[in-house]
Amino acid sequence: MGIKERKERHREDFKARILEAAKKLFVTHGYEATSIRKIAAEIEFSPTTIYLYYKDKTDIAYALHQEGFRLLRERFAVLEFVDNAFDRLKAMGRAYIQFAVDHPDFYELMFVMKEPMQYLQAHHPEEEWPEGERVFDGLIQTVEGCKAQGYFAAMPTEEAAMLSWSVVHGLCSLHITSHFKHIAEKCNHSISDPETLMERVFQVYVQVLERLR
Amino acid sequence: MGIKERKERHREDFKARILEAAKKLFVTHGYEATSIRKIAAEIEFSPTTIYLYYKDKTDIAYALHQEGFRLLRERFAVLEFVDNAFDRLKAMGRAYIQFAVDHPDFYELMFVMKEPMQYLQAHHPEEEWPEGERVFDGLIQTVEGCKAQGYFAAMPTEEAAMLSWSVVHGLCSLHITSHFKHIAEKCNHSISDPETLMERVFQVYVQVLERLR
DNA sequence: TTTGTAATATTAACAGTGTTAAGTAATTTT
DNA sequence: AAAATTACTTAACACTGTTAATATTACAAA
Repeated sequence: MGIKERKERHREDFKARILEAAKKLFVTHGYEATSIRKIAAEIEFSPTTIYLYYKDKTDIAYALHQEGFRLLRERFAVLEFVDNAFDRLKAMGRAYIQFAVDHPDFYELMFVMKEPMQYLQAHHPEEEWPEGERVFDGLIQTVEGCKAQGYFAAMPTEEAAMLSWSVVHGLCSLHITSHFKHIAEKCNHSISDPETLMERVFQVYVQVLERLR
Repeated sequence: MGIKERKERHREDFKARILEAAKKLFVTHGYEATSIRKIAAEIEFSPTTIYLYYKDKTDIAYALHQEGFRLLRERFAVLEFVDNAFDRLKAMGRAYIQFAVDHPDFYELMFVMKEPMQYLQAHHPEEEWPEGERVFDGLIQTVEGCKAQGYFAAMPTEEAAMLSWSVVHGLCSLHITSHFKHIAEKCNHSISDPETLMERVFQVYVQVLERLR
């Protein structure tokens, strides 16, 4: 019964082709502008064919969300070699911010938009967002390492990890929505662009943590 | 020539009526579900009539964004009477978080969605987001007060303010997108709901700042 | 009071969206 | 060869924001 397997493989190939087309449109024009019809046109199939492989548009959104997490984990991979936990925490923060700057559309899909998480909740209620947990576990371990070095003393690990996540996500989110741009222009040192401003704010966070030890 | 004034007043009344209908639909069904046609049906006018008073949908989005800032400033008003700057900073943070929890749709429109800021940039390029600046100025002053008390020592005021904003915005944003919910469930203390988790993370931030003095 | 004009509101339409039901063609199984 | 399954498409539904052309109304001047 190798036929069934071959068909299954073909099906997976087709899903990948659709996702590739979706990704191409998505990274160039954003999520909203990536319509089912345009994806279909890209792979030269009828729009309804998409629905034979993906349940609905949020299904595609979640697949792209997963793709985004693959990209993020790729960036985080090198951090394993940073032995000093606090250095690793700083590097993680900067890698996270840089990812958001380099791939704003992916970042939005992963951390700002509701669709992927809604899909997750609607169609896989038992699973608990594996992509997010994998990355968050890395952060937890790093924070634990920091605690061993004397940082975050007498503070709950998970809350400290979430604080660090909130800091960088807050920065990235406000940057992408161009809120920072509008605030930065008003500030005295209006020389600096939003990106270096983000870096400076992150530095302040690092400074704060350093004084904790 | 009081006629022109009366007409102008009527025009403003009508704009307010449209906005009221939009707000009603918006708070009950969210922004995406608030279509021009539904707003028109609500005030029993033709859909195209809306366009005589508002340029496009993002114009309405920005008007609601302003409405949201009025609500937020209302909540922040009482903070003026908190004399101790650090107490005020803590109260500001909690008021901000509570606002996001109580009015998630408004919060999204004000700090997550791109439409209002895009409208601002497209139609009023000279102005610099007055709503945001007013609130942010209050934060700046509070941070300056904290510095006088010894907090944020040797740290740039604006960056410290932005850090505090990023912390609470990160928390609110991750909460609204239900990212926290999915992470919280996995954590050991899965007893607590996302809201008390936010409070605990904010407490950690407060703790961190307290140790700085 | 009638008429002309300007303001205001409406209908119809365009170009698009996600999604589903029904139908067709090809392939595989009986 | 006939029947059944699979893969795909066409047509359609019910929406969306938005615009052009048209109708209605209100109001000032004759």
